[in-house]
Amino acid sequence: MGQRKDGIEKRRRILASACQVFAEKGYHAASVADICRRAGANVAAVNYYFGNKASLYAEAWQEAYEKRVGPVFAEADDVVPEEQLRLFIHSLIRNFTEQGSRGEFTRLYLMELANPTGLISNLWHKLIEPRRQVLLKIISKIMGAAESDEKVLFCEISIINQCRSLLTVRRNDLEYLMGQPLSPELIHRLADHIASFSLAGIKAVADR
Amino acid sequence: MGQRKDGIEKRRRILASACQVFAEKGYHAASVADICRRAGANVAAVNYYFGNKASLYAEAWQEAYEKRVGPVFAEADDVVPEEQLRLFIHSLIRNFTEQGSRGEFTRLYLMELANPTGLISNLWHKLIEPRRQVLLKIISKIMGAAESDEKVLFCEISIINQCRSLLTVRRNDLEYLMGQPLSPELIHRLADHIASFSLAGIKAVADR
DNA sequence: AAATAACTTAAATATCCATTTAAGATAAGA
DNA sequence: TCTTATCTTAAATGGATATTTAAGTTATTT
Repeated sequence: MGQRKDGIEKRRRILASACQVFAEKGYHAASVADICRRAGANVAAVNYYFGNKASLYAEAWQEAYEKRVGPVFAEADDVVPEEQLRLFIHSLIRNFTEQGSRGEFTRLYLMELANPTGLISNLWHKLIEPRRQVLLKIISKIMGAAESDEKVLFCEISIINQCRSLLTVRRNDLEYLMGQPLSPELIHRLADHIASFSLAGIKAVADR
Repeated sequence: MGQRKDGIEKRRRILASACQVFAEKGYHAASVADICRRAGANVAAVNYYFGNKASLYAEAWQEAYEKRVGPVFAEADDVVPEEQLRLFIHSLIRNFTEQGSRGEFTRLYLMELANPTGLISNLWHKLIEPRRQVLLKIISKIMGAAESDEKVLFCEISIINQCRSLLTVRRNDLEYLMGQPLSPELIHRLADHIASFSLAGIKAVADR
């Protein structure tokens, strides 16, 4: 009758392991067996606790979102929009490369962006959409245009896709292209570049 | 002893079909059975002619590259670098959306960029690397910097990743985000945006 | 025309994974 | 302590897909 504690613990471990693996490989490349191996659990446990892989994925998203420390993307209303954009981009990229729960969520987020599964459309709306608005608002302030303006949306696409480059960076042997290892310093310089590049881009597009 | 013509033909059809399917779905999502169905061939034919799926993929790449009409990316030495960049971006995006062999290769190219299989690393070096140099040269001319400069490489990443957004655009329900169907006009405007955005970005980064 | 290499095919096999089953172990409440 | 719901596990099942087999068929050469 009573709820056993060891089960709770195992469920927690599977969920944590799922966050890791999904964030590393994306939904399709991740296997339930792999997730369970890392959690020290049997594959049937996934069925028992979560029903199936798709539900596990959705719950992992929820979990990663709730477990993350602090805001996903920096928001700062007390500085000029230009600086807000720079902070936003830096925080997104820093989070991505970070170990632990915040990095996990950011990678999960970019993975879904790169290869949408469609399995979390409800969560997407709840968790991501509000955050999109932050970026859209910053862009529209810099441009002096309405948030719904096509120009603003195009700029959002430009920025997000530049940041997304970090996802394939490893496999895509950017390291080889760059001729140097993907150090934290390099990533920081890349974030800096994206911020400058994009700021100028937004202003140029605004003037047309 | 003698070489029969009907086999050559069937091989050709399988290859053509493979180009189509791989360009549409990417390596993993494409199935050998699907490719053969479209070619009116039996699955064993793939084994007979190409050995396996991976080799078929590599040969399809080679084929798509050779079959494409005209240059992959526009090159024009008789205009200022700024205009060259605009032409380059427009041709990349136009090719992508085009029917036929050129569109096929461009999609294959962006697919591999988005989800690298690592199966064509040798071809990649042979086919793509020279084309990369075109873009790098244009950027370095606009910036007035050496082609090997980190700034130039960063700008290349920014541009290529913006163009890559077209790949996920459909699944990523950009249509929903944009509130309108993904018409040729919209795509053209997006190409225009990327060109303007990037040109300003390059110049800003050059000045730092 | 006979021989044989070149091609074609249907069916078998193998592999990988998610999912399910069914039986066994354990903690909590009576 | 005994019962029972709660977990846990190994093994079975099933579906999808790549790969191989082996037995055809056909074109080309001699």
